[in-house]
Amino acid sequence: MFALVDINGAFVSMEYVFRPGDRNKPGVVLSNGDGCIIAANKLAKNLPGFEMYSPAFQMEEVLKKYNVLRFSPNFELYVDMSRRFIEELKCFTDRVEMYSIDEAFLDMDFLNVDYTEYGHTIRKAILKNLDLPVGIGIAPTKALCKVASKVAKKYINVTNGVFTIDNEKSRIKALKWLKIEDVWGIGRRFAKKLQAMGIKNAYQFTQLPDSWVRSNMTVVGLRLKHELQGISCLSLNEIDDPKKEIGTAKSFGTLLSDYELIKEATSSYVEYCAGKLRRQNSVASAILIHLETNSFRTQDEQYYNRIVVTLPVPTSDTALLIRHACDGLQKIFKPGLKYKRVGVSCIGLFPDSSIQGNLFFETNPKTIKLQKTVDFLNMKYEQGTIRLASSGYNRQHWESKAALRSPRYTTRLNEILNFGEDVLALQFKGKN
DNA sequence: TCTGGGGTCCTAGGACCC
DNA sequence: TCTGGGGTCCTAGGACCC
Repeated sequence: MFALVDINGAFVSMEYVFRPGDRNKPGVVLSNGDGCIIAANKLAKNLPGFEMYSPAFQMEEVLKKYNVLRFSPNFELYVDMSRRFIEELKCFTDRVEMYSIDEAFLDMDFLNVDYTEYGHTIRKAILKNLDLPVGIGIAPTKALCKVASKVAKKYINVTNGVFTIDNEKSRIKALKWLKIEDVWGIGRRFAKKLQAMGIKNAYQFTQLPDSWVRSNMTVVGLRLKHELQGISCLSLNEIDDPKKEIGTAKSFGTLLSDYELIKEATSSYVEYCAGKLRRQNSVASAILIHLETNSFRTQDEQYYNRIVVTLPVPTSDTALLIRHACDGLQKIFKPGLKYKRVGVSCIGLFPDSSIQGNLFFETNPKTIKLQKTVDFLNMKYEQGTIRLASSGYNRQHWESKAALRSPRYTTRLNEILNFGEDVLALQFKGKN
């Protein structure tokens, strides 16, 4: 048996931990540049006319009318809260898979407990210790956990946030209830295709012949079908595997035509990715750069291009990566256009312990030492304390604004929760 | 005016080997 | 006129996830 534990309205719930006075207000977290709604609490989701993932400007009326609280994304906070969430879960079983920033699978086998009851215990503990509401789905396969978790949330008054599928009757009932487009692993494309065939719910999907599923939806689809039938195909993955690619691509604050500014952004993204690369002890054998205009502005000339630059030798050295990334950028940059976004991605990653050398290119051991020193200083002080000049001094001209970002309460000493009304409210609730 | 970002996995088809 | 058979590796593109 597995359990899926996921945080309800995760990012908003995490924001509200530090704003207990606003607990009963609808709230949303916006994407980078305050563009789209990427998270909402239940109060917001239930508002008439509210649509998740829509651009904020289209929701302006609804957000204003109901005084919805808005937040710019604060990933530093979410990542730290997520870490605490996982730590908390490890108190209940040592077999935990962090599936995403707000979800984890637990192995419930070998636990001599009543599953549902245990689920409630976990739920209460997370609420008490982290102030985060979670839903829990328990079932013999991961895909069925996802189903159970949907039931748990939808019928919260009955389930109290925990639902278990442990017999054929509950499995079939739940699958018949779940719409095909809401099945984990069925995306927009296949949902449409299946609906056109008359497949409306998850149960009908499980009645399709294996051969059809295999040839139309690959082994991924077939695995899903079996999982929904109660045959476990996906095991618990406890090991935090190193990433196979590390990239970043962010929209600019305004549309840019100036090559130097785009180069500065590119350079700074590479610097960020290279840091992540080194932290997981990987090197990249190539770097991918892509550049694009704003496809929503149909009146503008559109352009999209990408280039893969192979490095002379696999590396995680910021300076080397930046140099090659900028070479690539130069090749795909077309003057006179209004650019929306540049992205870089380190690809072809493998452990830095097994670098294949290049007969014609020698790595200077000093650069490794230099890089380590830079990393150390940035860790000790603040990210960006030491950086390459090519990452520049004009951030304000390309970086998107995050005016509504809350303090990074748990990771920055100078942004720690202030002794103001919020704290008084916390004390009033008997917390400290 | 304003429309996110960071990932993974699978497959077909091309290029190549002996 | 007739032109093998058995493989591997790589990559772009499609599909999905949160």
